[in-house]
Amino acid sequence: MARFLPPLSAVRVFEAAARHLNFTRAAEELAMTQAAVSYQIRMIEDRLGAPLFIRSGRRVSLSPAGQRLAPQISAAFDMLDEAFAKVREVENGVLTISAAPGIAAGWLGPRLARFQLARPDFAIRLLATHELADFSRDEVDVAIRLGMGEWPGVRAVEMFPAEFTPMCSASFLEREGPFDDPAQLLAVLRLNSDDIWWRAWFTQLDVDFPADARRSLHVDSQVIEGMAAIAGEGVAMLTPRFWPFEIATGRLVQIFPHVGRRGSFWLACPEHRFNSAKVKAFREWLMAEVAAETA
Amino acid sequence: MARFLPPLSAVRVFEAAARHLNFTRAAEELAMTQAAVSYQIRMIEDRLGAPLFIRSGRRVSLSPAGQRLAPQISAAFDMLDEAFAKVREVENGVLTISAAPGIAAGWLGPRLARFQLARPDFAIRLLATHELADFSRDEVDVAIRLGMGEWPGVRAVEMFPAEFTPMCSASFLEREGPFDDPAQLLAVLRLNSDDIWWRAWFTQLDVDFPADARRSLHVDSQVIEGMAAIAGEGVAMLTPRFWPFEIATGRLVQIFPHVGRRGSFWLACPEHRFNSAKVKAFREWLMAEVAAETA
DNA sequence: ATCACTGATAAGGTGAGTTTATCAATATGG
DNA sequence: CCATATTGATAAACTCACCTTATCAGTGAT
Repeated sequence: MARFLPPLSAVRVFEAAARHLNFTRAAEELAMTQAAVSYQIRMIEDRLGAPLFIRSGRRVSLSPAGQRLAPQISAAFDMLDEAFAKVREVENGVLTISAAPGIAAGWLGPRLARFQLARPDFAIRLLATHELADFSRDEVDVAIRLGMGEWPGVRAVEMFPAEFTPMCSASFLEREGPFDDPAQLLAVLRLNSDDIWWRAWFTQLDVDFPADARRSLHVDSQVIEGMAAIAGEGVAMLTPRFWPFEIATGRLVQIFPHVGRRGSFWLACPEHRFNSAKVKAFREWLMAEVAAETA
Repeated sequence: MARFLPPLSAVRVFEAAARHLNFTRAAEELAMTQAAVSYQIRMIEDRLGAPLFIRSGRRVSLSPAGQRLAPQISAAFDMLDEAFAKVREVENGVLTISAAPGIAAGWLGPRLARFQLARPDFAIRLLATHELADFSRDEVDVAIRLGMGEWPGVRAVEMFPAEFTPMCSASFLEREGPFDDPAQLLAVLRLNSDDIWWRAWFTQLDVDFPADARRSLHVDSQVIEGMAAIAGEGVAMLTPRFWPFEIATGRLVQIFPHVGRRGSFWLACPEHRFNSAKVKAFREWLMAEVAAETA
């Protein structure tokens, strides 16, 4: 499959010169001097062993060989152009965000529309997946991740601490409560009972948390968990920040004042893409949102 | 129509690397080092702001962007390849010869089949036109021209002198002859009577050639002229070398021993194409034919 | 555990491709 | 018809993009 092509720089020059039928204007388009165009055309003509242009006085026209060559060359360059334009469009015009369903549904989603309004030049693709996005394999520009902010090859900006506290529906509280002592929760139906947040929360309150804690409904996202809690299915360990509407309307009730903290939510992106236009735009908007919420 | 493309050398390297999915082998194909491939790939990735390959261990695969790019890039390069291959084929595989109809029909045509047998790799296109071929405008590789061998930008090799002598059919000679004195021909029907060869022939024999010589059949090629002479229409000024069969069989008779000479036939080609493979091959074969005929 | 093979990286050299300057030829306009 | 502007060709000199060499590090196979 080895190709036998003249120097591509010369081909590019020929293509432009054939379009303009004027070396000087071709030189302008290519941002070089007329002498360079002349040199490159001569180069490719020598290589092919045939003139591509007919010089008659101060006018150039295409030789038969040039006439046959030019349209195909131009078409090929159009293809290249189109291919790169498409990639650039996807790379720079589509912002792909990866986030866990919890923050995606409870926090990011409601705000994203505003970003879209502010920056209509970006198309937004939000991937709400449980797995951590693989920046190199998936086409993900930024991800919201939970952790300590240290991932190899990744640059992360802290958004807010990861907070969590047990919540349930008002009806559940009425039926099973009241709860005065955190340890009481060990006896009721806890959703996702083996979640690390449960262990952290109890530990932070010095409550002994048995390894064989009572099994319960086990779901893979805070969204489902919250929905179940709202339905009165049990107590869920939720991030209040993600359920503002449900808390305000009383559909979710915080049972104890203690809010657990463990790590933070980070806006993460590949090191090398930290300052790309779309990532920067999104980051700046996002951090402004965070600041506005905190204020 | 200004195009926005990454450096084409980098694009070429990417195309090869994407085909091989192996930088080292791509480097081999492109006759450069693996380091250079690595450099160019990095170049184009930086330019696009997105990785095109996923490096996992010692294996590379295409990123989503690379996957979208590679087929189109390859297709574009195929087009370029094809375009140049076609031109090269025409330039190097088709030998276009321009010659006046006289020598084309009487001398070159009968021999050309032998050249074709000797060099089946060339396709031959013979243009029998009266006008001198324009090397730069027409796609003519070589021309057989009559003259002194001096044309600007043209390199010419002498084939044989241009010889001419009055000829007619045996029946015409019987009917109108016999002719003892060249001046007698002034009175009979001469074909192409104002041809420069008639004037030259008479002048060389010290016969006064009146400017208002008798008009006669006027055709634009020695072939038609000869056919008319064979048909007994009159006396034609022909090149014996071009009518060997007709002379051998008596269909054409040379009337006087004097053979006029004026200039030569030359094998001419554009200066810069003198040593191109096909021109060289044709020239060498042609001159061998000339030598064989003369011997 | 070792070897072979991959791609990345740093340092340094060089020639292809550029610019600048100038010329010759030819349209253009008064 | 001459003056001027514009075109492409050419020569000489420069320079930086690209290459090579050398080395490292990670990975897979034996």
